[in-house]
Amino acid sequence: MVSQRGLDVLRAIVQDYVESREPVGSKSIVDRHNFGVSPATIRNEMALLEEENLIAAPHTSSGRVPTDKGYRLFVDHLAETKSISSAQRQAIEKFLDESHDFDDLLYRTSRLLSQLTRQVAVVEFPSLGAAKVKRIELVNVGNERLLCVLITDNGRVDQRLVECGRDVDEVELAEFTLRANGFVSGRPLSEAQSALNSFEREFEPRSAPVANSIALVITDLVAANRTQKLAVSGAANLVRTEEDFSGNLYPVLDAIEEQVVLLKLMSELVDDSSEIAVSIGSEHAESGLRAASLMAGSYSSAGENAMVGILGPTRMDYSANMAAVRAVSRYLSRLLRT
Amino acid sequence: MVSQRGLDVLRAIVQDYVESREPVGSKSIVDRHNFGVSPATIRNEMALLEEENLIAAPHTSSGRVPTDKGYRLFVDHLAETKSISSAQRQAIEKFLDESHDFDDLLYRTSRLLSQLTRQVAVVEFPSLGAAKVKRIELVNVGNERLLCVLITDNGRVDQRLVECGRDVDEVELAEFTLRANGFVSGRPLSEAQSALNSFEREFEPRSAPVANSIALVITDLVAANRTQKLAVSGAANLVRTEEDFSGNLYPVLDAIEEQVVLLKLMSELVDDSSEIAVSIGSEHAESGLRAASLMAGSYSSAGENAMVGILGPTRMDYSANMAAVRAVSRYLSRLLRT
DNA sequence: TATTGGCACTCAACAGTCGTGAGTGCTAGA
DNA sequence: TCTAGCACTCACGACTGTTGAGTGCCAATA
Repeated sequence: MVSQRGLDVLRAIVQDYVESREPVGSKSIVDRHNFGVSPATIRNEMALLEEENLIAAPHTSSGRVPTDKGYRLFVDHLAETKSISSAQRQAIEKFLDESHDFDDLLYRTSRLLSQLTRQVAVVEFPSLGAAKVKRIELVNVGNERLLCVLITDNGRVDQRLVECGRDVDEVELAEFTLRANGFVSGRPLSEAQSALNSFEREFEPRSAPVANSIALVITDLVAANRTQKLAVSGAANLVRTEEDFSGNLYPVLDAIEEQVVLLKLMSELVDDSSEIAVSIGSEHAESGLRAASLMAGSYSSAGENAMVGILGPTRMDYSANMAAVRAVSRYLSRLLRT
Repeated sequence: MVSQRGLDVLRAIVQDYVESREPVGSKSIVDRHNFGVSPATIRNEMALLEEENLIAAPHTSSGRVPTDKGYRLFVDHLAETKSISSAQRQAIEKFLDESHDFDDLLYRTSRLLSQLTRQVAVVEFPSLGAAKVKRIELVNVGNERLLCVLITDNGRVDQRLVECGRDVDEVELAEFTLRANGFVSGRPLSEAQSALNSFEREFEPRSAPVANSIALVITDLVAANRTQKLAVSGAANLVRTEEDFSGNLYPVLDAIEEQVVLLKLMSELVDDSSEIAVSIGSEHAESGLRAASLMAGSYSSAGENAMVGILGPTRMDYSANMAAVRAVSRYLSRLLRT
């Protein structure tokens, strides 16, 4: 069993190691924190911690380094709950308030968070899984093309061009619009596709091909809206911490570009809502991200939850970063509540 | 003066160095290329090349490495014009044909090019500088919000929400739409902003605030359309060639994220149209990109030209990459011609 | 005159050697 | 239960000698 003092030692080790990137020895702990005991006593505690697999020694006679399990204990029970500085708070407010467009807001959030934490920031766009189609708008843009606009009830808007192969007049367009809305308005995105199955058949032969094109585009729009999307910033920060990834950034940069992996990891994060979830190194299955931790909080927009977080080396300042992620996700939720 | 054989030696040095990443010595040149002369003769040629600043020796007794000037000569006169393999050609066609959406097409192009060249790929979105406003559409989306859609005459469509502060009825909406189009339809984007100056004054007091919001959003949309945008892929490839950047990827990753720098460099590329332009290391002013080369060709979409290219270490396979960039930019133009 | 073989020279890279010091585990005594 | 002391370990840096790829120069040669 690890004593209270043992936990204090672990906390000291994590803090010092994160700061210095060097294995922490018993003497330096005594020097930097006032435990009021000698290095030898600390060594005894460290031996216990090592038995519990909370710390490890890179080689026989060196200081100790926290294991992933050690970081986990630290994050769950030992990290002091910091809050961000007022300068940081102001920066958040100033930077995010300047945005008016939803997408822009999320990109800004991502950039902001990467600057605050000096890590890679990841902002998930809200899933529209449960959203409903509010309306379909069709607009004639000439050159045998229609613009099809999909509006969902949580305020997201997306559009795509339909190639008709011939010009469509006002009357016909109104007809298409009316019927398309009849088919999908009010339905959740997840049902839109099947609802459109018989759309084409509603029309006379002359109109059917165009109707078919329209149905395809709507299906496509819906599908595009249901796939998850990420805003990622601060990849350059990885270089700064390259050594923490034992010089091999490839899998991390790859994960950032692929996004699928990140989305999967985010979705697997224990979401005890309103709190910041952390996945540390070997806790996630992706072998390429063994040296990385993912930290995220959730924000909500129009009833949908999504995550905002950071990706960095396991050797990161969890306290400060949790404060930043928490502050940003809360502020984001607040902004989106209006 | 450098003789023909001297140029052949330079070509050999560039080829071998690109392949092996190691300074090239006189003996290995004789071994790998059949010049029919002895190493000593090659050494004499190399001394001349060094005098002309085309190659340099990292240290006194080592092989030679091409200088930026050497690469330049190679690119301009010595590189054989390769063409891509038929497998690659098929990959291009298959991958790009699957796309239907314009934005998606450019993102795909970027991913494709980064895979073909194993470098960072950069695709510029076409500038809308000379484009004209075709039409403004306003759509009521409820919750005191309007959707403002901007359609340009080259087929690009963009939209943004307008917060009105109150609900707007059909009649009023039609009025806004009509007048807004009166102000900006047919005008180039560059003039739209000033044209809207007196928009608000056209309306009675009750409508003026909403009109103002609409004018602001249109201005904003126009501005967003005029700023350049990039699709970038393959940042992970940088890691593979990290040593070529003497281990310092930071400025390169930063340039990729900032995009402004990249846009500037692209715009400065000598554009002898229809050909592939290359900017090598110290040729561009950005000090952080001294070890990088930028290579790009142009493609055209609806009358606008934009660039598609790659960013990589100066030590890259110029022949093969030029072939890939050329093939992709041509195919892209062809796809967009329809 | 261009080419070549020979030769002395340079220097990065590698492998050994060794001293130093930070850190450990263990034990006996307070 | 804590601590002082001690023997032990081992990464790291400084230093050394060796090796080999590569050079520049020069005199001989075709």
